[in-house]
Amino acid sequence: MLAQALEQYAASFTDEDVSQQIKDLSPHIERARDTKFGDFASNAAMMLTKIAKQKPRDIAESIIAAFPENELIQESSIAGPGFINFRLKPEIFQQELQQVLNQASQYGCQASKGQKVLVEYVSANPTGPLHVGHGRHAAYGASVCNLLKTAGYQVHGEYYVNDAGRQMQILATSTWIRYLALSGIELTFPVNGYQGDYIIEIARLLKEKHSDKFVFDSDKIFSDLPDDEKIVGGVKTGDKDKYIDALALRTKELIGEDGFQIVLDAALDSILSDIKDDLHEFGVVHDEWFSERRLVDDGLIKHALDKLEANGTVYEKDGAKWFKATDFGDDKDRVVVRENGVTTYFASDIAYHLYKRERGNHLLLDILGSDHHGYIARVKAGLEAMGEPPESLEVRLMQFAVLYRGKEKVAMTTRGGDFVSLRELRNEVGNDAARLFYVMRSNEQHLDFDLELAKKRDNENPVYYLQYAHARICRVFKTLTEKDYVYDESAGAENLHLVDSDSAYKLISFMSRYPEIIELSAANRAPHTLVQYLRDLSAEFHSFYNSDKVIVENDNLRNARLYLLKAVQQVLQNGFAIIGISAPEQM
RNA sequence: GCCCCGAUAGCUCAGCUGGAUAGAGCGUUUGCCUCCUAAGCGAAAGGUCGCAGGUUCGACUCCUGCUCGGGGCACCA
Repeated sequence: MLAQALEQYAASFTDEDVSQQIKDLSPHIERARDTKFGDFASNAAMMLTKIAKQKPRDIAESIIAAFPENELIQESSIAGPGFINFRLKPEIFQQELQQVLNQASQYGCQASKGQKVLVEYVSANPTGPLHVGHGRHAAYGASVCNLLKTAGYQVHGEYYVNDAGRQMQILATSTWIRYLALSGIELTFPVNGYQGDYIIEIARLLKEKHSDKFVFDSDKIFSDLPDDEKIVGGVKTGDKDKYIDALALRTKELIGEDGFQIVLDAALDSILSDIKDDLHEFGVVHDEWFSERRLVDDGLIKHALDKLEANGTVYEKDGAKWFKATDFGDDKDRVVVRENGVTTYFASDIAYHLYKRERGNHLLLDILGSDHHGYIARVKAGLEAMGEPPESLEVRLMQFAVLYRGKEKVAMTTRGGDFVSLRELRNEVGNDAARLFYVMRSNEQHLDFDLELAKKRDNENPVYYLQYAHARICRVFKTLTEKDYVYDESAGAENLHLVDSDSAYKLISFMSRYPEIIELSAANRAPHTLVQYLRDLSAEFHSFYNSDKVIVENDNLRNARLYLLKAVQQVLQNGFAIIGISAPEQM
């Protein structure tokens, strides 16, 4: 429409060059910033000032004059420096309202984009319970998955389980040491071991099941080991890494590979099932838990390395095999096979990402901690070297969540065992508040999570504002029944033209933006945009609620207003479902 | 040294990929319940958008250089 008007305007110039330039422009039509300007606005006139060498307001007038008659637009006007504002006919909004109720929970869903996206998120090492930092990943990842699904992508959420490698050795060793302590063996716990109480609990179960099967004298255990790290008078001695590795080796010698595996699996199974329960209770459900062991067992690492070698991107140096990452934009080359013949974590990583691609995913979306930013360049380099487009990997980095109790920073280290778990947080503030708090901020923003504040059950907590809007609507319908009225939906639909107050118009207009917000927020992987929208929608509703009484004598007006409330309720529910918070009927 | 993220109201943060008078919550001042839940609504005060240049009809937004904060730069995972 605007394009037609522009063409006519362009034709009014005798100079061919100028009119061609005008035709080439693609001006934006966007939502007006404020409803007092209209519903949509275009900056076309301002873009033309230079080419046409006229004042923007004059250009705007010419464009409007050239505007074709149509059934959508009520009126158009010029404002400010030269914006062309359009006001839609009210029927357009009434139709949108009917869309909401017809499509119900599907309202806002976009047509299939025919794209498969694999979203990997949380993927915390299974060496202990999830803490508040993981909670942010879980809430964000789950919301992004929901957003992408709604926006028409085929989404597969995945948790990568690091169940191979050194951390697992340390976990098994830590468990064994706790088991020994329960068996009356005197010892000091390794500095680099996992010190949390949950390990003691696992050790207790192990002891119940296997009794003294894995008990040995402390002489046998601790003789000839390197010194553990110690700080005496401010001077550090020993090496915690060497010590724990030696201790792990000793553990294997004594209890055997099989025994070691029993201990490891006991710890792993216990921790993993705890993590699964925790996430499940939090409403975060991964479609798949991908075990790192599969990369070895199914030959996926070998497959990836073969591909790299086949493309001539691997060389040997100092007895190790290196990938020429520098040829693909990384700042240094990366070891894939160590001098001792063991493949590196990086090798697993690219093998995993290659496998994700081979499963037919168009886009690999990784949600990682900001401390992982160094991996992006090298994994992309790996993908490219294996013949996959580097843009197929998109990484969203999550800035740290710092926990406060009032003004006091809470220390969080998995090793030390002094941390607040996700489960504790959920118990304190509730799932809804936790889910909302986590995604309220952009992922690129540091999150200060104040427990004291989040615990407060008053209006400082934004979750109540949103839920209250929903509960209020539910209450209206209850009151309606108490007053012996019956809601007539078709009467409501037919009389929507009666809902014409200023606040109703703003509410309806704002509500009709929902599909656009879904699209925008999915494109930016930004659930906080949706949260912001839901908050504003709630505000528009509360404002309407205060100015227009819904349950009135007039049947047609009452039904029409109820119709509007139904629609608002539906949009709130749809939005809440994406964020993962409940829609309570009363508060 | 190099790389990533941030800096916007007293506090915590948005700002829709360059547009109109830079917004919201909390806090402060204040008005509104004989009427569907006051966990609400209305009004007011509060700003050199970290600093300095540049591009543009137009910059919080893009570019360059600084300053300050957070994080990262392994034959660890």
